Amino acid sequence: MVSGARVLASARVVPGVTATSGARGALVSGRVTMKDVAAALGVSTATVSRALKGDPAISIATRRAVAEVAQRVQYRPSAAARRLRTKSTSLIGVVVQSVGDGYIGEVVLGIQSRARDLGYQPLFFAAEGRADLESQALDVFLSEQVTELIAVSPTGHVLAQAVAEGMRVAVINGDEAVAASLIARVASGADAPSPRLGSRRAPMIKHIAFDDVGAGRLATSHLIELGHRSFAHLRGPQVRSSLLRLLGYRQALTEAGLWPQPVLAAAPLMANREAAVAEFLREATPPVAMVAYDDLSAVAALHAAHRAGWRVPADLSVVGIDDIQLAAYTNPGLTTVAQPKQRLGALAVDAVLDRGDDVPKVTVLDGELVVRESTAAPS
Amino acid sequence: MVSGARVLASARVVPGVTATSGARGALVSGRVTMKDVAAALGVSTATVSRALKGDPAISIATRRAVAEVAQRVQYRPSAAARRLRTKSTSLIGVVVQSVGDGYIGEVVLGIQSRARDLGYQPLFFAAEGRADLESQALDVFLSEQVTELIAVSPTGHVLAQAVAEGMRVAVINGDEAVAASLIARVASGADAPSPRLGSRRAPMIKHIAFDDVGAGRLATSHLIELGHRSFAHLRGPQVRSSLLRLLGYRQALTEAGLWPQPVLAAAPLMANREAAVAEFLREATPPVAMVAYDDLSAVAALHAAHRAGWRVPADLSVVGIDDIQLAAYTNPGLTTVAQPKQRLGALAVDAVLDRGDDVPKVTVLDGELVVRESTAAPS
DNA sequence: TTGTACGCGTTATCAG
DNA sequence: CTGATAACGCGTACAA
Repeated sequence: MVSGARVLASARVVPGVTATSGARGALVSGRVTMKDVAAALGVSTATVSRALKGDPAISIATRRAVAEVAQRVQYRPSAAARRLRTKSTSLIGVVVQSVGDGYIGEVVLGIQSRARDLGYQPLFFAAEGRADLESQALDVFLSEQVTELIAVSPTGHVLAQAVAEGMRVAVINGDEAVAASLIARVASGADAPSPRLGSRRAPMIKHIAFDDVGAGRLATSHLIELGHRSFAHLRGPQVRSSLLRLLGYRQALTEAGLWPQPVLAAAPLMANREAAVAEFLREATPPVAMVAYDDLSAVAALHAAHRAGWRVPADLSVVGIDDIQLAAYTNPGLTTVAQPKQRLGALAVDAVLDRGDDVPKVTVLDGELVVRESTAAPS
Repeated sequence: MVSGARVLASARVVPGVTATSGARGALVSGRVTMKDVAAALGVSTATVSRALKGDPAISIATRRAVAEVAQRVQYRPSAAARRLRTKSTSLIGVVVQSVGDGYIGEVVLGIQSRARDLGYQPLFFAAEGRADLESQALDVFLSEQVTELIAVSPTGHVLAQAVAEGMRVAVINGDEAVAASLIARVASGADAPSPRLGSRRAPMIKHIAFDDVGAGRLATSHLIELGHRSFAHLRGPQVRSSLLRLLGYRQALTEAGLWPQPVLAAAPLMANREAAVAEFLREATPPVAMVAYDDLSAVAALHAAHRAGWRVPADLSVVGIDDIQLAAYTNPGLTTVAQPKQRLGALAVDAVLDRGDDVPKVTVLDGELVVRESTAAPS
């Protein structure tokens, strides 16, 4: 059936065009304002203002009347005027590197929906990791009187600038303070970097972070429990999360008495990761259990295995971390540790809005193992 | 003498700022306003206002002095005040279904970056396809005095509401008017639906759309040129784009004298698509060339082929449409027709901002063939 | 229970 | 070339 359902435009009444009973013709050339509502009822704007926000000092009767008229004439309060008057915004500034990334998109969704529930409107800005754009974002936010800021994996100095401007800020998967805290939380490796919390001058910053160490452990443990004895880790770039996930890998193996095991280093480019895995496979003997830095790396491993004639999961088990959309569509489906992406966003909103202690606080969220087809017990 | 006085004055520090804090421009309580800048220079706020926007009626000397002080005291104009006064916003409302989707993320990126270049700030709202949220989005936009609206694949009646409110709107990959236009553009199939343009009452709507028919043709032509003679099309859900892509498939084959060829229908769920392909392969003989509705469908085909023991591209060539991120990571890499996602967004911004004819206009963007490893000449 | 009056920070108009 | 001044739409002391 080609023609499908065609929805006809439902008859709708355009406000202002139709004559309203007893009310002066409004919005001839402008918008409907409080004055119009007030005039229509023969009351003052003050009364309308109070009634609209449910002030108990206003009689229930007028409150209802006001509400009804406001509704009928499609009154929309001017955000600008209110903002100018009250000096408070219901806007939350959000800086991300790019929204094009599927991962950030999920986080952004979490932010949006939680913010909406709390009556706030997020103002997104994709800074593409460029310092100048980050500054520009801050300018925009400041002009808009935004006082709450959420930064997703910020790169530059936005944070410092933001707190200098007196903003309340929440950081998602942010900086070294978090890393330090995470490492401290694990609290085991004697060779772990000294956990000096960077709380020196970050008075109103809250951190929401994914437990990278835990994810590394979880991925590795899964493999260990499957019965594997021969491992490999495909490292990511020299960033926080990569380091921490490696740490988790090592810890799990150490606790199982299986350490040391190989760690494959590779440049960030996809081709390099694949090459690194290919090279490793050339001298390895199946079965091998591999923990990749992230899902993309895991996919590279999958490809390398395929080219090298290794079967997954028969010869090679692979675990990723993140659970990006792609993970569900690889062949075979990728076992991975999922990040609670939407929750990260939602919690950041809560953190940045929550008035209370302005002491830096770190919230760490656990990953969840998602078992698909890329892992199995060794033959 | 006047300028001398100004220079002297400009050497002074802004009173309000000095009083509260030291040399640092930290604004603890109360922001820096035009009045502060004016006071610091001993001029009126009107002058500052004019100077700041480069009014040639203001002497160059003053303009420079104002700019310098404004810069030094970190003056940021109040968007709210300006908006209240001028009644014009530099905001563009953007409704999408979800940002979590990688595809939309790219489009959004295009919007953001083009808007930024033009001095506009996009206000995103993810309506998740829910009618109530779409209305809410409109409420927010209206409260913010947003007059420009970009809707990405809108579902509900946002469009009608928006134009009823007098907004200028641009639609990306939108509705049936576009579909009709696209079909008209192709202008060949006698059995194509009658191209009645829905321009009945959409006075200020511009459309930006991907050429779905062309994409279908392009994908199919690629396979034809490779020398294939046995084809199959994996259909998508009953939506505009699916119909159009199918149309393109058919046209290309018809022109090559190869029509008819099989069309595989499947429910939207991934598992069903895979099943549909599996069933088809059971009775087909290699080599077969397949055009999938989109990249996700193509991946399903890849999986089905793998399970059925068909080799890609030796036994089965597969082409997708969209070029989502995933396409580059499948095994083998997916040949596909790429949508110019960022350009779609950028053009929508141009369309919605461009004052000129308010006649509905449709811009159609071509896809581009991206050849990877999933297609090859028949053995 | 409701009205009056003022000001938030800007820009536009009218003088000078 | 620049300065007063009014007004944008709203919230809120202060009155009534």
